[in-house]
Amino acid sequence: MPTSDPEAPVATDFVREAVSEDLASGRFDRVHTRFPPEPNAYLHIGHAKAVWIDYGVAKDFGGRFNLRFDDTNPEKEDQEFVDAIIADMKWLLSADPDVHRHWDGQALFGSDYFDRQYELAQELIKKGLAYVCDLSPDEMREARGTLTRPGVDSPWRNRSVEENLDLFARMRAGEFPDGSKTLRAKIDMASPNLVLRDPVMYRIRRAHHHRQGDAWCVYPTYDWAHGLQDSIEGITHSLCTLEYEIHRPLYDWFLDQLGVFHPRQIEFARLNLTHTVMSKRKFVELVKAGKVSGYDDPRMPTLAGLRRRGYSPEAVREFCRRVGVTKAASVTEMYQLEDCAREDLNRRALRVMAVLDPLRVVITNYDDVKTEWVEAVNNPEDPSAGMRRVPFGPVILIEQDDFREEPPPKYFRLSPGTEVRLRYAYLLRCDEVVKDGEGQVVELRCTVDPATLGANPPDGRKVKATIHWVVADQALEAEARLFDHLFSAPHPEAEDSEPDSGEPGYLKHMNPDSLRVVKALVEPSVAGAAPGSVFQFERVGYFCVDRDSTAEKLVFNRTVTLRDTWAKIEKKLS
RNA sequence: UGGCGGAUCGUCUAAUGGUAGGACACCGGUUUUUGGUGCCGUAUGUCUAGGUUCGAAUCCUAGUCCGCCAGCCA
Repeated sequence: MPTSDPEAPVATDFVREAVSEDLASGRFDRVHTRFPPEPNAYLHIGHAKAVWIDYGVAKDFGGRFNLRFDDTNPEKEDQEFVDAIIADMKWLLSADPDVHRHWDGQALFGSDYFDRQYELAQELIKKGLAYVCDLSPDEMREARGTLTRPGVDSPWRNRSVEENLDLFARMRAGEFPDGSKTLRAKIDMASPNLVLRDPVMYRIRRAHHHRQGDAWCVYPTYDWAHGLQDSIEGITHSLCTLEYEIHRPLYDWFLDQLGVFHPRQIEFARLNLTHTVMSKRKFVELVKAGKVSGYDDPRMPTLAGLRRRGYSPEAVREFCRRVGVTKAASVTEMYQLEDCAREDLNRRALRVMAVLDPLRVVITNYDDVKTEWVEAVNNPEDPSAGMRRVPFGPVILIEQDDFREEPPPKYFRLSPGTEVRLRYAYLLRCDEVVKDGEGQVVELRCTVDPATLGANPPDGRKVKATIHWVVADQALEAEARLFDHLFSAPHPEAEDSEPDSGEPGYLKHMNPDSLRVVKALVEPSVAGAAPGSVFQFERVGYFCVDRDSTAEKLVFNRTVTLRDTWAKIEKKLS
């Protein structure tokens, strides 16, 4: 069995089963897949699923993989997207160390086959299987019929081969205005499958193409172009999402009539995620309305957004593995994705201490000129990450939430008269609470037990909580961007259009707290961390350094919080 | 009311006529100088109704519900 890694169990899903059968039956003697994005938008997590199916099948069967841009509509496409998609693809597939065995890292372009395609269109005309049609868009829609009513033949359907050849050549030569004529396949206007009711193959559009420039004024439609692109590249398995299922008869028809190499199209269900939206159109609306800062806003489900949020390509790959491959329409819970981030970051993130909501603690029995350094573990999951030293001193900052003047039941942290462990340092007892004029707690006066530095107390007493801290005079001031779900409703798209106002209905479900910007006080060891570096702020969450960081001020994005058992307990109590 | 496709724990999925299993979420326990991680455990599911069979999630029949299709978008 030609698997790239014989040790790995071959994943079983209906696509891979079909591919196995094709190899066993001799229908194909190799496997070659492709991912065919249109360069008109940024890639999102749904595309990542498709890429990992397309690429993953090629990899599992020891085959090849192409990235091919489906660039047949110059009015929507742009070089900006080509560049962004290539960058995203390289990032995504870098999760496979063997990627070079299956993908050469290059991009192909459907538009490079325009000449060959034009010739094949002429072949179809010569066979009497395509004709030039003068119907306007409105007339064509009317003649197409409906779901329950058959269409009627175009009055131009029976032009002679010679006339069609001549007209088609003149269409290409630019003799007719935009939209005035089309080349259509002659199939069946009464077909119950609307896709087969004489579909348009070419339309006239004088638009500047991002690669072809102004060389063409006729552009092929998806159905006519896609199968041919696959065929020309020797693709064996053309994997796509379910909405193309009804196009498969047309995909097959073109290839059969032409008698060219015939790939097999197989369709799978696209990815949907709760608490977000997943369409180009909605991305554009969110960006244009200023609801997010751009396509790489860390709250967006784009690959650029996920990357900036702190997701590694490995975490995205694991997510795609977990959601599987089926034909059932589904909506995956966002928690699935978040768990993949936690699992990945737990393994790789360096631990540091940072306080997001500080409360000043003065240690009254600690020599106020003394700074000592305590030893801290960089990553308990990875001993090779080593140790570091963290400064400790007489005035520290702890998290407001780690102190309660009146502790609720089961609260193990600091309160008047109780004792907690300061991570990597001493046991700390709260002796006195200092308040301002409004009664707000502004400072704690505490004492440490000198016998407990990195050791349990000699008398054997236990504390139930360990809290994090930073030294007041050496902490780095940073910005922390705390992200949450973009939408508070799990299924914002369920309520799409708002009849009364012009605003799309799903916007009503946006989470007003999807971004909170706070000041963070971080231990000095993170000074100079490069953008993209990932950390766990102990007991708080996973953070990565944003590209907005400067030498003067670090900016952190919260990728995901840590699981918070106490928050659950407290929620139940209230 | 045309055609195509789909339906298994709350969610995503496995089981291809032979013990309905896993992951996430949830709940409980345990370990822990992160209320993190790890480990253990509880609970929850075959759309419905018939049929075939020693035995059905799986095969058959009828129904129900869901998704997609009427761009010169992809």
